[in-house]
Amino acid sequence: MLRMSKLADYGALVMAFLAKSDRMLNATEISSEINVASPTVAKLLKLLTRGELLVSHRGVNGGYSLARGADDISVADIIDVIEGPIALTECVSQPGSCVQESDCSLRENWQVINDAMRKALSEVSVSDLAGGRSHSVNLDANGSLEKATGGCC
Amino acid sequence: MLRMSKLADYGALVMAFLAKSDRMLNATEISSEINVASPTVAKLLKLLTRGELLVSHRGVNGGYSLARGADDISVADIIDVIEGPIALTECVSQPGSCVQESDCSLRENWQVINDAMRKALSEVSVSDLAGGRSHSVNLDANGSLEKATGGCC
DNA sequence: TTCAATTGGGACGATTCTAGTCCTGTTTCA
DNA sequence: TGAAACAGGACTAGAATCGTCCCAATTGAA
Repeated sequence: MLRMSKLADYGALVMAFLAKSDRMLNATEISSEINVASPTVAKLLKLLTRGELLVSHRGVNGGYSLARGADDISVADIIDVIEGPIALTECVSQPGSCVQESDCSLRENWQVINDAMRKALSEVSVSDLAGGRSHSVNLDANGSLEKATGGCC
Repeated sequence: MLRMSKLADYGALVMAFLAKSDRMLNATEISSEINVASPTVAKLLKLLTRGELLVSHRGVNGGYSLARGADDISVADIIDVIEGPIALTECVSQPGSCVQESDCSLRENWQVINDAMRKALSEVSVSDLAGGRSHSVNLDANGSLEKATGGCC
């Protein structure tokens, strides 16, 4: 179905929520706020921390906060960390795994499509998801991704 | 991993091969040419025919051929037929399925990302995959997908 | 008219992936 | 010192995918 995993979906939700709240939050708080089961959120937070998108603080009053500005974290970053590198086809991520071997005329084009997708995902930041920059992301007439000031939300 | 299914991958291979050969081919021939097991290819051909990307001819000397010009069939068409509509998140394809309900600030942005991905996939035709137009697909400096004459392959 | 070749459609099983849970260890601070 | 919170990994249940097989319907050639 060409769909992200739910984990990545929830991951975006977690990141957006942290961007909005702008203070350190622990796993329990985040879980109850975004309506996702607490062990699942805990798992996500660990992944996002290991991927250096979040920083964690142990101990009493510990929790998680964004590792850098919400503008500097893209949806592509989140997917990379949770699902691994974006790779539409196997041959893009694992050269040599395909029986078509050397003379596959498709592979180069898959790579291009892959790059275009990655670019689309890189254009949208956590800040956009959180709606924190008082604009929404729009697709202009040419199909390229642009930021439109004065959008909705 | 944000990956297409293998079936969709093989589907593109089948379509590209049919575009190259430019005559009617049966399932057995296609299977042996693209190195994919015959029952799998047969299944794919049925799907692609039902999706109106191929036309079939039964009986002796029957087979499959493209339903329309290779330029008029995009990678997005193939994915649509084999995997169903492209939907990065559940809320894009099934409104109302998400517990976040009404006030999800993310949904609108997912839709935009989804459209951008779909556009990237729509820009590449079966003809491009087959390399039949003596150019390859390139990504220009602005990230939009363009056809570059005089490319490789 | 008959028969072989070919597609059409659906059912089925094995494998793999995903989502979610739980347990134990480590760190921090009151 | 003890409670709160994160870190890491093992584990299970469920779902999706991949690939195969079977039989019916259709077509064209002998």
